[in-house]
Amino acid sequence: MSAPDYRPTVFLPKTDFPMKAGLPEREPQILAKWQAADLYGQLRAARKGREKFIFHDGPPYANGDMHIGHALNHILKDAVVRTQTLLGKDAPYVPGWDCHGLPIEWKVEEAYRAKKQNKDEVPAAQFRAECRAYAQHWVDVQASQLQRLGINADWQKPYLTMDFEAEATIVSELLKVAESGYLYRGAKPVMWSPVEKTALAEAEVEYHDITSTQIDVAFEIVEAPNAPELVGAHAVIWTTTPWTIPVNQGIAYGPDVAYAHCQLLLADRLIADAERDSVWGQIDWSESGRYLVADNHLRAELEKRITKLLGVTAFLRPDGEYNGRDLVGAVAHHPMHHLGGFFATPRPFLPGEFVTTDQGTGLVHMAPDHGEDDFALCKAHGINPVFAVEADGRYRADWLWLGGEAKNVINPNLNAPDGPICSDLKASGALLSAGPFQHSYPHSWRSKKKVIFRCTPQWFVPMDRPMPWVEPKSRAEKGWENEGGAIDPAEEGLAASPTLRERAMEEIARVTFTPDKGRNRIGAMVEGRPDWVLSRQRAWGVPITLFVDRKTGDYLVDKEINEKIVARFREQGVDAWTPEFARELLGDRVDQYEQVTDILDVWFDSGCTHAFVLESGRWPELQWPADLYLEGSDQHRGWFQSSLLQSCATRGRAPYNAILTHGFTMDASGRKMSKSEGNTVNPLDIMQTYGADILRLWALSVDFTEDHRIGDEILKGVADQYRKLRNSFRYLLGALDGWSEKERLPVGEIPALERWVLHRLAELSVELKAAIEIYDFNRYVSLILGFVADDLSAFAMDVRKDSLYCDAPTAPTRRAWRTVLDITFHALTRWLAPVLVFTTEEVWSTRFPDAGSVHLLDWPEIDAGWNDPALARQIGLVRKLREETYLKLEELRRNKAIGSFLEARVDITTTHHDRIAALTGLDLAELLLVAEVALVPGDAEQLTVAKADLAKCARCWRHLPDVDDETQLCGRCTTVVPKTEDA
RNA sequence: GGGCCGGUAGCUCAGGGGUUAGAGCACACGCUUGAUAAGCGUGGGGUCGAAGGUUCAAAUCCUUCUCGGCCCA
Repeated sequence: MSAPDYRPTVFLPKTDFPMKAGLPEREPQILAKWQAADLYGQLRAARKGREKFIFHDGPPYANGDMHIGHALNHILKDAVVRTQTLLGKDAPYVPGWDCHGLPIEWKVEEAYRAKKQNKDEVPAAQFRAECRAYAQHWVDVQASQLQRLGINADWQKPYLTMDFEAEATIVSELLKVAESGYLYRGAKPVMWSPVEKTALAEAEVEYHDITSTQIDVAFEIVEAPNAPELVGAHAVIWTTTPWTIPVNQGIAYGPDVAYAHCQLLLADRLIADAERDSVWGQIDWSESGRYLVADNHLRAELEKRITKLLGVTAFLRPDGEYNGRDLVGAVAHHPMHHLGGFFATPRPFLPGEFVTTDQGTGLVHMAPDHGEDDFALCKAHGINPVFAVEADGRYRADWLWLGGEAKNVINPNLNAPDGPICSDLKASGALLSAGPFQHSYPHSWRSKKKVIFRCTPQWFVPMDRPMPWVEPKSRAEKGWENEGGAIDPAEEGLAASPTLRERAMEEIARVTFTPDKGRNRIGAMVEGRPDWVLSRQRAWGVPITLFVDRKTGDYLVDKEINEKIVARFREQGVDAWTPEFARELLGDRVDQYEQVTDILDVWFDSGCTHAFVLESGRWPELQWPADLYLEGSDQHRGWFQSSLLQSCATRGRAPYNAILTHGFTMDASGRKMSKSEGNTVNPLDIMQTYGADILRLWALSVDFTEDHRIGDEILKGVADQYRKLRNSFRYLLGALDGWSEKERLPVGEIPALERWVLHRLAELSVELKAAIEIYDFNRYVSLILGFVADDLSAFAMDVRKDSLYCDAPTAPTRRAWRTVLDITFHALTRWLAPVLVFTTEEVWSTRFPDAGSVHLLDWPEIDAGWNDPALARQIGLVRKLREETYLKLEELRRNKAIGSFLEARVDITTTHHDRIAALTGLDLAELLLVAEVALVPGDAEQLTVAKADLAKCARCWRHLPDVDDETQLCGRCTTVVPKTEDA
């Protein structure tokens, strides 16, 4: 007899919420709704007066489309702000952009080149206007792309470093530093084009293979405290820039390099290598001086070069081994020593870690004017640049050697073996070799001519000068008070004014770093970094608004004038800095001062955003300092540091209390993305094919504190996770169809399984808050995912399908489950709102079309009292029993004895009588989704399964003893069906 | 070349001296056909980057190497 069709009497989930997400189409609609309703504004109003969480957005560079790094970075920022907001705090998000600087300048110039225009013929103000327009264009593009990502921020009023107000603030911050006397004008070797007479950035330089003249030059050793026998010998240096010899000021050695003292022997003729040993005795060798050179293959190469120059075979006969340390305190003479003056001063030997022995002689000539290593090493030993080479690449007219020489130092003839330098060196007996040498050398991209390193005046912030205007910290503040020994008042006094480096290091110790290794990284950098070079010789940026006294070299400190400068910048921006303005400010004194025309390092711009954005009052919802800065780990050298240094120099502390960093996104195989490799992943494409919520779920699922990957397989996996969440929401919506508050049951009246779900929610609530606390979004997401997949979908929802589908709508059992589903719904929509910003809104508005945005809601109300460890243990036992049972049932199923587990009977005998007691009162058949379970005490562990000998209810499909033969309904369903038909 | 950091299943991640290394997803097989382009179950899958060392015991601590990353040179 065929069963009646009871399907219409079953209460199946009902919802319009589609299984298929269609995010690429749906998301923009939701976004439009938010924009129309001013969700960000609503949120500010809703959270007004609450505890604040001040996040300060680091400015991306306004150049180009959003890439995967931007996407990750902003999703994380958005997640931080949204989770803090969810916790009830007032967490504003003011986005910003970095707008000045060379890359933009470069792009605008590129456009000029395309039109065959010369940048130098365009008025500076016009050029800057074009840079400004270019930056604004990309600000607008990126703003719309970031909004599409679902970033909830103050898009109506972002901050731009090129806002006149911002430019005024940057100037004001610079002048603050200047007024405390904490700027100095020093020098530093920069790439310099003698043709264009300008400094160049790395991006403006290209490398070409050229042939230079390589020379070996002998410097006579005149003092050697650790090895007196070296006096009279000659240190040999090798260089490919002969023109730097007239500016030599020392010799670097490697502290751990082995050197050989050699007697130079010259044969009476040229001997082929092959026959050298056989004819050795027949050669008439003459001694020709003693030389010091690295004791390895470099010695043989030097022999060859000398041989080549002299035309007779040279042999360097080793006669004593030395270590770099033997050269401590040694001094040599410059080959042009006899010229007197600059050339008469002794050339010291200096220990250089950079000295290598793979090329040259193991001894390096030092011209601090023309090399970075040279400059740093000499500076450390008190040797300063001499500025012998002028901007046009010629030696100063008053230079003792080659002064007034008409040729440019990049002129091959000047450097040639028969040129003036080599000739003079030869005449003084110092030239050991001179020949061609091929290598790659930097050239100006514009003129294609060689560039040189040349010291030019630059503005610096000193790292190690005391800052008297910054309060020293007491021992107590430093946390030293309990670290042994009594406090020595004298020591307190000595510690008076901290240096910028010291204060920055103290702040690094104080600030919270997530992950903590960030502290290590920025600490190592700040500890070892040189003074901060503030100046750039460019056009698109904030000028260094200083006047330098032409006589004393001091810069003018005049508060009144400075205030006028800042006020003018507020009106006109960077274009205010003109000679006319200088005259207006200085009046008759204008000729007494040089108006500085350098611009500021853009890192100083961004280092001031804390002042402009947090402190200025332009965004009254913000305040100084920030609770959090969040950027990629590359910003340890960038924004984190420039902000730290700027703020320590002006305010004596960091502008942030915590730093959160993320790693970089690699391709699917863990390699860095690059356009040339063609392995880039475009977030705009992902949003187009998967949707922003998928991209967000990806960003919040990976371990962002490390480098992490993205690729098709990974995104497919993320999309699968998304589908699980979406379907669970769909099921919740369907299960709660027609829910009314009258249905709600008090928590005290609901069954164990329902109370267990509440217990899990209570547990989760605590765990999720802990994850938010440490910004562990990966944990946050996987906790929710685990709950949804394992606890709800695979267990509770599966078990309660029967009640939901088949109980009478008025039945307390069904009402209890729906009560818990309602609570779960509210918890999950809120918890996932910071992650799946679009989907949760869609879910929320499906159930509550008129309730406003899900993103305005607070953390779900979850009673900590729901936490019930005893219940958790009890349900834990059930689930363990379930697992053991299903192992056996699967065998039964494989044998085709049963299909559905609902057909099965389970008999358990156990010696653990306490377990039986613990499970008393639970309907195990219901929880195991089988027909019947018998659990009895015994003297052995046994679990047997079999097909149950019970009839199947045609409505609820359970196998039960009370199924009516005629209607094929169980007792419960019998009571439900007529009621349904009545209704 | 230097500073800092990482490498656990096909994928995303737990575990940070102590049973037989786990979870979710993917995959295979099966059940269900009342979440159905869904749901449930079972299963296979790992030299914990490699090699040494410390220890009664190492994915975990140490050293070296290797691959990869960020920042410098």
